[in-house]
Amino acid sequence: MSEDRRLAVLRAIVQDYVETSEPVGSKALLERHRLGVSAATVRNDMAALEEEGLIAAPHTSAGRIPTDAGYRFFVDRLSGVKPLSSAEKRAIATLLDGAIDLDDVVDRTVRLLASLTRQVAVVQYPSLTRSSVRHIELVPLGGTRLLVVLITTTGRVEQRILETGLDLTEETAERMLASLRSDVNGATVGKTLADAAGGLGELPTQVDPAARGLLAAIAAELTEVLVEQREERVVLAGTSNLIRAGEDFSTSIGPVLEALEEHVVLLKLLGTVTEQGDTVAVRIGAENPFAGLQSTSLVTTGYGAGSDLVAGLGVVGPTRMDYPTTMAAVRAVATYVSRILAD
Amino acid sequence: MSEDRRLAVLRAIVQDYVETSEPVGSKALLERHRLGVSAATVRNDMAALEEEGLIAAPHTSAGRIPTDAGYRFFVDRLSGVKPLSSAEKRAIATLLDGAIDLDDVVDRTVRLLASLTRQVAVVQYPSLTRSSVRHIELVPLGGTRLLVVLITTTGRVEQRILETGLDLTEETAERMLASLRSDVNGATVGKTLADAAGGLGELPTQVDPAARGLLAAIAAELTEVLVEQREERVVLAGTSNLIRAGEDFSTSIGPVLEALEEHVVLLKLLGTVTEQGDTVAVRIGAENPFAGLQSTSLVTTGYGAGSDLVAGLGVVGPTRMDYPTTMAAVRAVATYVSRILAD
DNA sequence: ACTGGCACTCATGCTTGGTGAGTGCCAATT
DNA sequence: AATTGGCACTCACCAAGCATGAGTGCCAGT
Repeated sequence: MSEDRRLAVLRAIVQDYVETSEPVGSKALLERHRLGVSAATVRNDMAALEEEGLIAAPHTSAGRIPTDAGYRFFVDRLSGVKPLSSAEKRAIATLLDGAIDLDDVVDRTVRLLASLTRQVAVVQYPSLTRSSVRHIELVPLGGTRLLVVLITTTGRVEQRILETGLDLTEETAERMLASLRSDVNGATVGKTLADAAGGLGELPTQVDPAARGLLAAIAAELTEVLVEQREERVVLAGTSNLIRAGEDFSTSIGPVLEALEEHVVLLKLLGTVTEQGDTVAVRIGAENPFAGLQSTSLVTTGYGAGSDLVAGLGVVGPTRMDYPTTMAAVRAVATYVSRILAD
Repeated sequence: MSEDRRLAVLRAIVQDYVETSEPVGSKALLERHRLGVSAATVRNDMAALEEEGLIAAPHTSAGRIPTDAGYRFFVDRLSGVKPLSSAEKRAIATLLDGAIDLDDVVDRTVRLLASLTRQVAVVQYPSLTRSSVRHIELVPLGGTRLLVVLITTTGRVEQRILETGLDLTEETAERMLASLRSDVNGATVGKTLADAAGGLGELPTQVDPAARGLLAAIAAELTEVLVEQREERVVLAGTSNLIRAGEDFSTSIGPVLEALEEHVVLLKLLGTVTEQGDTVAVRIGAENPFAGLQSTSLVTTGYGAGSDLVAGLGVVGPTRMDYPTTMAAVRAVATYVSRILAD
């Protein structure tokens, strides 16, 4: 029994099932692929593949469909890289080139990815953790409140309103703010956010004692923003594509939609991927740790300006998915948007 | 034939149909409502109501269901205000009180509204148009680029990066920026955004000629932000509630999901409502101008700090909806979130 | 190791007939 | 004139029965 042919059969099953969304039988396989053997032989191969847990039959005397393990094998060993058409490449380039600011880039990216893959696209805003401080601005708001604005190298702006308890309209307060402004910037600009938080922790002992209380409060507030990175956001598009693929989910699509609303979950999924280089990661079905997404597959990768990967992006769809095409699209979009972000 | 009883029948039909989601017949009606008449009489009334276009039968010999016009009549004339339970009120208050900044307020609000109504909630970020300028900050970004930060009275921060073409690290540039900073703020702070844009238009003639070109560029950029209000954002929650109500939509829920992704459309729908005071507006089925939403109903209202209404919020669900409860929830949430925003 | 043949399984789709909720209409009653 | 009981009729819904055919597993032959 030829090992090679058995894998060819697996590949053929995956391809046909993805295309037709119907269990594929031995005869149908022969019509669409030149395997050079008879139906009976294919049946033997199928029985072996089923034994190995790579395919399964929904019921007696129906065709076979790939299992999660089957898709995994296909993705790892059987699928080549499918290049994008040049029309698609051009569409990506022109669409993203028209973006006018960071929000727009993210918005266009997520819509592009959704329409390209015809699935649900997820794009994480460039994350704070790997970016660094470009500037920190302190703006008195009229009363006793102070607006702290943090600007990162990725162009992201975070703001925070701080109750100081001091009357900031007084002249002494203005002078104090001016010196604070330069001190804080001196201690943070250019550092990664984590380092900057550390740098702020050492500042209080070096400055005018009169401003110490205020500075401590600002430092605490900044540290919170820097370390907590609570502000991470994700954007979705193409949710309606779930409907089209509705019957592919073993369960209803309700739980899937619910899971997609839990942005924290999505962030976690996108977060792990940014740590492992620029490869495209695929999570298939039950490989996924989150209950609502166990009948879906995720195709994700990292993106960002320069060599630093600062965020993740990807799509989620049914396990019955055209992995080569989807992976190519995800990779291409990530590459282009990274280029755009690098200015 | 008693006009009053006929309307009582309509009310009963709406209530029963909303509860059971099944066409209601004359006999079933009698079992659940004390109308004091016989089934035959109810049938006559039903025939009359059908004649008037307020109810319809999905097919011969099934019960009746309300038409859009029937719901409209019910909302306008037959439904009392249903007060929230005190437990619900407390839940609203405690949840929203815990919010730490504007993003968090919006996020909590939309989730709250979704879980309260068990429908899709839509919350618009406080809009720029009706708020006014609190502060404008100019921050050089190291090279020739300048970051313009706009802070509004509603606590919103808008940023914009500007290519000046000048080397901003030079000392003369720094002085120029300082004077620009005070000029721009002097011309805009406290004004509504529209007025501020106008004020900026007049500035260029009053300042140091050397800075004129730069100021013009800044003014143009600001004007664009102020007037275009392109940045308006909406946030959704509870999309999975659409599934539960899936069969209520004449069409599939696909088009509905698509429409919900068109944030521009949602903004338009929320926008018109902010102009007509703090009443709760209801759009029923085909009353809605947008194709994808013609089998849904929208319940919306305005909210915002103080007497100015600065944004809209609401829910979208099937026309078969518990209007009194939903309207009460929308109104209550709007009231509370407005109170929170007023600080 | 592969192939052809064959009996068997079982989901799917169609038809059929029965059931019951619900209607419309009419003549009788108040 | 409004209301009511009665009655024939309609039609969606369900369950059962039946045919179909795709697909399988297995075995004996090459």
